[in-house]
Amino acid sequence: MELEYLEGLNEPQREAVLQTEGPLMIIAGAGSGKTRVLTYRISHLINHGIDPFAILALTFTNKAAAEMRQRIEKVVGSEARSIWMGTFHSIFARILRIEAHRIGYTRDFSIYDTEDSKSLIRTLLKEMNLDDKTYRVGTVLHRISSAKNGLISVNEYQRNELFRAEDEGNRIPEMGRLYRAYQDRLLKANAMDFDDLLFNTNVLFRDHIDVLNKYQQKFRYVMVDEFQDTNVSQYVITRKLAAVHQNICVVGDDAQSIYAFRGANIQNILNFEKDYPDLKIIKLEQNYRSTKTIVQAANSVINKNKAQLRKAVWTENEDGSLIDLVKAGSDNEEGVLIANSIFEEKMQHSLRNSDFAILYRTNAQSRAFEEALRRKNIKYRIIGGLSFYQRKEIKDLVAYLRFTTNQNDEEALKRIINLPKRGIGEGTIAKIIVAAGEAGLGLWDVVSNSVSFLGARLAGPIDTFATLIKSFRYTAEQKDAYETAAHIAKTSGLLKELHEDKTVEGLARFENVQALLNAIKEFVDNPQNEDKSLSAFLQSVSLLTSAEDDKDTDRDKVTMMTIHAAKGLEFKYVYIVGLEEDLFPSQMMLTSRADLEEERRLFYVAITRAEKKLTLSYAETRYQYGRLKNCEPSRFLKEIDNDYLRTNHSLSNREAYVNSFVRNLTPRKPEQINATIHTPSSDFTPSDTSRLAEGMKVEHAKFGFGTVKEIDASAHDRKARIFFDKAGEKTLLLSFAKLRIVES
DNA sequence: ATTTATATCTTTTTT
DNA sequence: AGATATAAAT
Repeated sequence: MELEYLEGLNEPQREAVLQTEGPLMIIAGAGSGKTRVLTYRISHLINHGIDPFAILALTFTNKAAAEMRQRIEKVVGSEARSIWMGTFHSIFARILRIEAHRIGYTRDFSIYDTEDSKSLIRTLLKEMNLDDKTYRVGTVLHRISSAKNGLISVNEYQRNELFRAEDEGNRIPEMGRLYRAYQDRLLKANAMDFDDLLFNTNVLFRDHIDVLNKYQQKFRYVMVDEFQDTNVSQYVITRKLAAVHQNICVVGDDAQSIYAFRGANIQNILNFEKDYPDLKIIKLEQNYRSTKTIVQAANSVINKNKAQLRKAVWTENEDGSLIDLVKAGSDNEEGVLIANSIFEEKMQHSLRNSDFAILYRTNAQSRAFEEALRRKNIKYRIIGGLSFYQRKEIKDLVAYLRFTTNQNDEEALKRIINLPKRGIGEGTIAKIIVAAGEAGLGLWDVVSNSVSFLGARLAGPIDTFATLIKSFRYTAEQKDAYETAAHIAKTSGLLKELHEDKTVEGLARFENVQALLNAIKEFVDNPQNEDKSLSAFLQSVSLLTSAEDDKDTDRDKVTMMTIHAAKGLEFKYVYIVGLEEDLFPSQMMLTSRADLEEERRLFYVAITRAEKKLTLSYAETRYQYGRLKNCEPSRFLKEIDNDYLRTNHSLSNREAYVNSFVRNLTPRKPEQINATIHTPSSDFTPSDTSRLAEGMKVEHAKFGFGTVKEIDASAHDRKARIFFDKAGEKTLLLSFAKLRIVES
């Protein structure tokens, strides 16, 4: 067994697997079989009698953890389930839940997501009378987040002259007070944000030596994947945990560090050598994934960066085909061209949809590709974007669940107290918060005794709400998570409200809530989950990014995602799209952080996802904020050695244009829709466009389908008006965005 | 308190 | 264009 899995490894790989004792750093180039090495290394430990419970493996995404666990299970069997493997956030949330009472929390603490955090900051700004235009919510949160990721406590922050000077320079001198107020409120709400999960773990280990000792003894082997993306807070935790046994293994690639914006610190790699003088370093430089062309093009890009550990990634693979460069007239045409290319390559080389990936810089870019692929009947899936758990209806129900387990959760309370409408307006909510603050009590104390705090007039509806929550709390004590959640969904009136909404969107929302309930049922039915309480479910759910299509049996789909989400994955054919200056590299990155090198590393990550063939594309025009904007090709395109490139001269076809140019659909009267058709170039006469638009079917969520009947092409300015049948009975309202062409 | 009209801002990546 | 905040109307 052992020989079997060592057989396929090259020398440094084998060494990395066998070197289980003492500090080890593996510098793993892209495609060098890193996951394989990690998998075998852990399997090797288990095969040699190490208790899986003594192994801690930290990754950056849930997906990476799940995949590795699966692969280990193939080698060692069901023992793999016992390994402590997961993201930093999920592992330490688990530990914090066990030890919460030590640091002033209860085990039912809530986890605030970014939306909750921002909402809290907004209320704080109001309460402290600070202008939200000078104190931008995003900036404030980012500032607090960086402090916590760098292990700077509130006290230190306020004491530190450097921060004070910086904040005064930025005209936000109250930052220190804000930070304090924010942390106070989180503690009062028995809630932690993402950064607190790490920060508070540090506090826990610092102030409670016995707890630290317990986990130091427990984890004999500590492993960190994607080490280049750890921040100070994460690094200190792992260093402390490994302090006794010194069996720490970190795996990373400085060339793939793409999370500096989140506090990741390449310094960690350099410090690592200082912290562990007898550190062993192994470099994996042979690439098994990609063709020579791709590997060399990637090298030529990354070598433009100054800050890097020199490392020579090479491959014995074949040369492979050249990199295609596609120029499109518009973002929509870019979608069509890529969809066509996928279609053709698929036919020519008899490939599967799942062999293809489209990678972009920002989530917003996915639209054009979705539309083009849908038209060609190519199945696709999108990773990331608005995840399932960020949707309004899901967050609403989750807020009910959160508040049922934790009555101090202020953000959850604000969300649900008047949902469905109970006649509790913003004014009333503000009064509740003020009353609680004055009495030095929690919100729930006020809500559950509303008469004595707010008088009988306001108390009526609040009382109803309080009684409802009390009954939910009782249910939660008696029943498991699923029964409780189903009961809450029904009794709160959430389901009823959604059920009455017969629009397309309303239907989808209703189904989403059902899907959440199903997910809770699965959680309860899973024998691996011992604790079936509502609060246990919430814990597991708050750290999920996306509701991964586990239930989606059809895996043969083209994958679309941001480059960040693509790290660690590989595909035969990869399309990197939107290679335009200011988009990729992102303008923000260049102006606010002046970090072109991180953008270039991002490009490097994208290129090295490809196994067989890479296609790059950019558009000359792109819709942004409703306007057509001219784009310049990205500087990155010029950085690729011409020897590896082949420009694709395929010209766009007219039909493709027009299909995607029906825009600005403006309802005037219920039976009439004003649609504006923009064309990108003066090649198109108004009659040209209108002829093509005729007969198209139009879909609007509020009133179903209609067919284009008549087109008034007399309008100037490359616009045409469209009239079509009214097909629904609801009053026509104004979500123009939902209007789209479904078929021509 | 709630709905509806109008104005303003957005401008990245993710646990 | 679309989301969100604010003002005005109900």
